[in-house]
Parts: sequence; structure tokens; C-alpha cells
Amino acid sequence: MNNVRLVDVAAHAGVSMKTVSNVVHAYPHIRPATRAKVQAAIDELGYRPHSAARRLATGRTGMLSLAIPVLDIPYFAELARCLADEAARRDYRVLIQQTIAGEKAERAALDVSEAGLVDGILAHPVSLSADEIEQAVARQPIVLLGEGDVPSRFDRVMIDNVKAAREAVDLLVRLGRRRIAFLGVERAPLTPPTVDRIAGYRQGLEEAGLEIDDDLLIPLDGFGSGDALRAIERTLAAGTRFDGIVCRHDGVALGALRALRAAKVRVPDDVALVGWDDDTAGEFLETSLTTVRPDKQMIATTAIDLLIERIEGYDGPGRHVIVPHTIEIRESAPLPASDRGFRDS
Amino acid sequence: MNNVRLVDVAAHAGVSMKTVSNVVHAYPHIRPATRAKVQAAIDELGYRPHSAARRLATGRTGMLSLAIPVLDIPYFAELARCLADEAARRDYRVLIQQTIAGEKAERAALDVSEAGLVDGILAHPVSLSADEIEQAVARQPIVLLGEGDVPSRFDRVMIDNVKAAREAVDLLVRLGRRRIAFLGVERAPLTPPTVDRIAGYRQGLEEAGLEIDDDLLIPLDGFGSGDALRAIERTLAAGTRFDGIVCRHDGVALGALRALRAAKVRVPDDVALVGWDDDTAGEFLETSLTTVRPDKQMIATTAIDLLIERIEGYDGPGRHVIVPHTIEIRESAPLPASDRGFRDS
DNA sequence: CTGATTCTCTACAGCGCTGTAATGTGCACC
DNA sequence: GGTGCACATTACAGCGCTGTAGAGAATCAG
Repeated sequence: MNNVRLVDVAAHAGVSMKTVSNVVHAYPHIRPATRAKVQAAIDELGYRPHSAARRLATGRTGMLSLAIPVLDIPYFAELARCLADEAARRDYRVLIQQTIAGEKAERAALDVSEAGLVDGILAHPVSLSADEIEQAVARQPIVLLGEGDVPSRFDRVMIDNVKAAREAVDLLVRLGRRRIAFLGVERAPLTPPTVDRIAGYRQGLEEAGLEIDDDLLIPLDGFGSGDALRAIERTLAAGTRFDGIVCRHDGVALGALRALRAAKVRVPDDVALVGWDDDTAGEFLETSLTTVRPDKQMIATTAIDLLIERIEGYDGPGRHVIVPHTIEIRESAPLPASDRGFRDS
Repeated sequence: MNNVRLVDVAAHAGVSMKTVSNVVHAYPHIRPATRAKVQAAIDELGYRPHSAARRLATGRTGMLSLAIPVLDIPYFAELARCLADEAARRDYRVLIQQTIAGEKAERAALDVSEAGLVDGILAHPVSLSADEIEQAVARQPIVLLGEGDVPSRFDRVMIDNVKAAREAVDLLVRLGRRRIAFLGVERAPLTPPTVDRIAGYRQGLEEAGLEIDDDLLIPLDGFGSGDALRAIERTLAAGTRFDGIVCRHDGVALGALRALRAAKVRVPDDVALVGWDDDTAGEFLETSLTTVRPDKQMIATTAIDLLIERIEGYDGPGRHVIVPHTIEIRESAPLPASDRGFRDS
């Protein structure tokens, strides 16, 4: 390991510790000769500042924690990427905690509040309740990502899920669809995004004057594509008919596409399909995926901005920022011919 | 922020700091009454240990750094997930650094060697040279992931790329293919995995007694599916014919599938296709993807094992571990009828 | 040439925790 | 009722760095 200390460099260069520290930090008032001498000592000894010590002294860590359910769901991976990039741009590092991973993961994610580990927290609660969040956070600066029922004192960045779902339904309606399903109703308590998306789905149907048929709320045993595939198979086998689907997320859409193909149902001719999240793969599927596209980059920028304001002392009430989304029109639900001017918000 | 200190708890409970510390660390020899008293004080004051201070005192951080090119390529996301889970299982946290993200990212990834930030480093070099690695690492424990030309003093975990590529070619040959392409030759200097995979591809062709046609080494302008799509379009337009493709990775395979479909080329009838990495999506594509499947979980377990050994003092020569892979047979390159007993290593 | 001002640099006390070594306390046993 | 021993607890010196306060050197105006 590296055991060259500031004091060693100081001795080697014949100056005080603090002068070395100043050189390291590019403090302006140092004679060039001194600076050169110190720099030479640093290079020669291979000195590297010890971050923990610096932290202890300054109280700042330069790290943010990002709590997401899991890393290998494309939406979270892409979001994490944007956040990490954005954080790096502001000289912060990001410590990623997966909250649904394993035994101790949940506890660990809370434990981040172990004082002094990070300067602030970005959290994407999916299964955590408002109370759990409130408790876990202690008094650290935090910004919440995504929808959900959380204490309003917290900052939060999200897209308008209800509106987006309404728009998705609207697109399908304009494509002449009348039996529109929602794929992705969890068995257990619904996750917050699902709640909002279903609400928007219902609103969309109502606005179009379509009947709401509970058979068209297709339940899922899990979050994976395989679960969606089996759900569609089951639904078809049960004789339920539909000509449009709004999917809770793209992973589910993927499974649906495959199930439909296996059943010789044509997309979009027989069934048009709208996904959600705009996973990168969606654009290149054999039937490319029309999908709700949250502006991930803007989510990241906004969230980091808010968090850094908190870190730097802002202590006002929680701010709720709605980030824009678009509906990315591709093959699985094309633009209605009658509707060239159509643009979503 | 949280400013309850050990000494505050000690005062509140009427014991010494060290006793509180002992309670926090579940040190066995404490009278139950004392433990209870201290625990009550901890709870009441909402004490949380300050990690930087603990670090400074112990020298250990409980963090590992993971340097990967980027988070939102499925292979890296899945690998990161496995590594983070595995690390969590051993009470380590993982700090993810993206090495090709932006301006300062490269520097930052090296800077991790800022002493005391992490106990060890997991690095997946793709573009870093051996020298850069050697330099960046200083003297921290490190384990390298994936192939590449790196100093042999380092531990390293990888799959046998050459062999896997040979097996992929072999599968295609057994399917009767004779014009087998390799999709994914970078324009710039080849990345290490590409080098190995092309080597295996060539070996596979030779073993089958097939001619090597450089037209079948299809170059790419980038790593994305879109690049692959355009590359296949170009290749078809140029009149180059092929009946099998080995893809450098699944993302590329995705683009190829779409380009082939657009060109009315049937998969696998006209062209059979083998991907690489076994991205989760591959199983659910409309034409599911036959792919080389590295055992990511085992890569993660092995890498963490090796790293922790290093952290705990092992200082011997570099160990190279080859982790097994399989070829996941799916629709894009099915099992040859003649070959029911076929199994890869 | 003097005193004020600016520029450089230093000394040293913490930041909050843990390891060490030492001290105190209770119990069993002869 | 001592003696020994194991159990409980404490005091305190760091871990390596930075902030503060201030000393010393250099510069400048008058």
C-alpha cells in the first residue's frame, strides 16, 4: 500500500506539512521555487493524499450514494450511467447500492447514512415505503428519483407518469384500437410507477369513451420478460382479445412481442404495442418498439443539481421537478396516418 | 448532518468511548447491563459511526472500486450487478467508475488510487494499456477482469475467448455454413477481446478447412447496434455473401438481426448467427439469440475471492483464472439435427 | 529609512474513531 | 479471607490531513 505521508513529503522537501498541502491544493500564494521543490518531492516519493484523512479533516467526501433496485435492468443502468457521468462532471463519485439484491443489501442501503461516507444520497425508491425512507435518511441531503409516496419535505425528480400513460393510450386509440390492455400489474402491492401508469391508462380509456375491462389489466408474476411472455400466453389462452397494449416497461414489452409472434399475432397490425423507458435495445428489435421515453439525461442533471444545492446548504421545503418525456414512435405502434401533426408533450 | 459522536454517547451512557465502540462492534465481553445502557444511549441520540474516522483509524474502508468502460452496456451492467452482490455478501461496497464516460473519467478512475479510498480495485480494462494500468494502480490490491495484454504480476479472471470463438464457428459449421463472417472488427486499434475472438474465429475456420476471406471480417464504426446494422447493410450492398455470423457481442447481433430482417434474409435459414455475452434480452428476441455465455456469476465470485485474498495480504505472483463459458443454443443458430449430443465445454 | 502592507510559510490543534496497554472488578478456589 | 484468574472497562495516543492563527520575509509608499 501507499504509506508516503504528507509529513514525509514535507521533510523531504524541507518545508512544512501545510505548504505541501497547499501545493497539492493549488493554493495561489506559493513561490514558484517552493512549489517546484515540493512537487519534485511529491513525484519522487509517489505521494498520494489519503482520502479518509482528508475527509475526516474537511467533513466532505466527494461521494454520492445512488440507491437503485438493481443494476442490470436497462432503465436503471442507463439512469445510473447518466447520473455517474453527471456527478463526475462535478467532481463527485457515485457509490451504487442495489436495494433488492440480497440479504443484507436493504440494510446496507440504509446504512449508507453511516455518517461521513457520502455527502448526499440519490435514491430511487421502488419498494421502500415513505417511512422507511424517512428513517433511513437521517439528516443527509437526499434527492428522490421516480414516483412514489414519499414525505414531501424531500426533493424529487420524476416524469409525469399519469400523463404519459394517457398519451400512450391516446396513440393507440388514434391507431383505431378499442381493446387496449395494460401489461404489468404486479401480484403483490403495486409499485408506485405501476399505480400511476394504470391511473393514466384508465384516464386515457375514459377520455376515449372506451369501456374499462379488468380482464385487460394483465397481471405478472415478476418483472422479467419471461413473466410477460407467460402472461400474454395465458391471456390469449383464456380467450381474452385485445388490439393494443401499454406495457409497464420495455422488458415486459419484449416478452410480449415474443409471445405475440409465437401466437402468430402480427404487431402492429393485429396488436399495437407501446413500451416504457426507451431501453436502448428497443430501437433495434425486429419490430422496433414505440415507447415512452423519459429524458434520463435531464433527470440526472436535475437530480444532481438539486442534491448539490442541498449539500451546499439549501434547507428549504422539498422541490418536485417534473422532467419531460416524449413518446418515441417506432414500428410497434406507428404514427396514425391521419395524424401527421401529432406530437406528445 | 449527524454530529453525534462516540464521546457524546459515552458521556450520555456514563461509560468510556471505548466501551461504546465495543458495543458498536459487538465485542463479546460486555456486561449485558452495560450493553443495554449503551445501546439505549446510541438509539436515543441517533448515533451513527463516522466512516471516515473509522477508516483513518483502522486503515480499512470496506470499499472496492470497479472500473468498467460504461454502465449501460448490458454485459457490464450484469457483471457489475454480480460483483456488487458478491461484494455485499462479504460486507464490501462497490464504487463504480466508468472509464470511457467523459473528460475527467479516465483520470478519476486512476485517481481511485487516492490512498485510502478503497481497499482494492476490480478493473475491466478495454482501452487501457498495460502501462497505464501498471502506473495507475500504484500498489493497491487489484484484480483484472477480461482479456487483454496486462502485466502478469496481476491477478486476472477471464473466459477462454479463443476457444469460445472456435466453438461458435464450429457450431455454425455443423449447421452446414461455409461463408462465416465475423461482425465487430473495430476501425481503430482492436480491443483485446476482439483480438482473441478473431483469433479463435480464424482457428475455427481453419479446423473446418474453410477459406479465410477478409471480406467476411466486417468492420464497425462503433460498438452500438446501429453501427452493426449499417455494417450489415453495407456488406450486403457490396455483394458480399455469407451464411453465418459470429458477433463480437450481443448488441452487435441485435443490429445484425434487424438489418437481415429488413433485407428479407431469414435467420437462421439463410444466415445463422451467434452472439456473445448472453445479454438477458437475447432470450426474448423475436428470433432468440444463440450466444456465448460467460459465467458472470463465477467471474464475480472468483474475482472477489482473489481480490480479498490480496487485500488480506497475499503477495504472490499473478494468478490467471479461466472461468467456464457455455454456448447457449437458441433460435438464431439452433442445434444441428445430426448433433444431439453436442455440448460445448 | 520606517512603518504598513502584502506575500509566504509554519506550528499545532483537532476531525472521530480504534488499538494497546493498563486498570478495575467479580468470582472461584483453597 | 486471601490469591489468582478471567472478565469488563478505561485512558490515551495516534491514524493523515486541513483550518486557524500568526510569524517571518519581502515589498512599497512616503
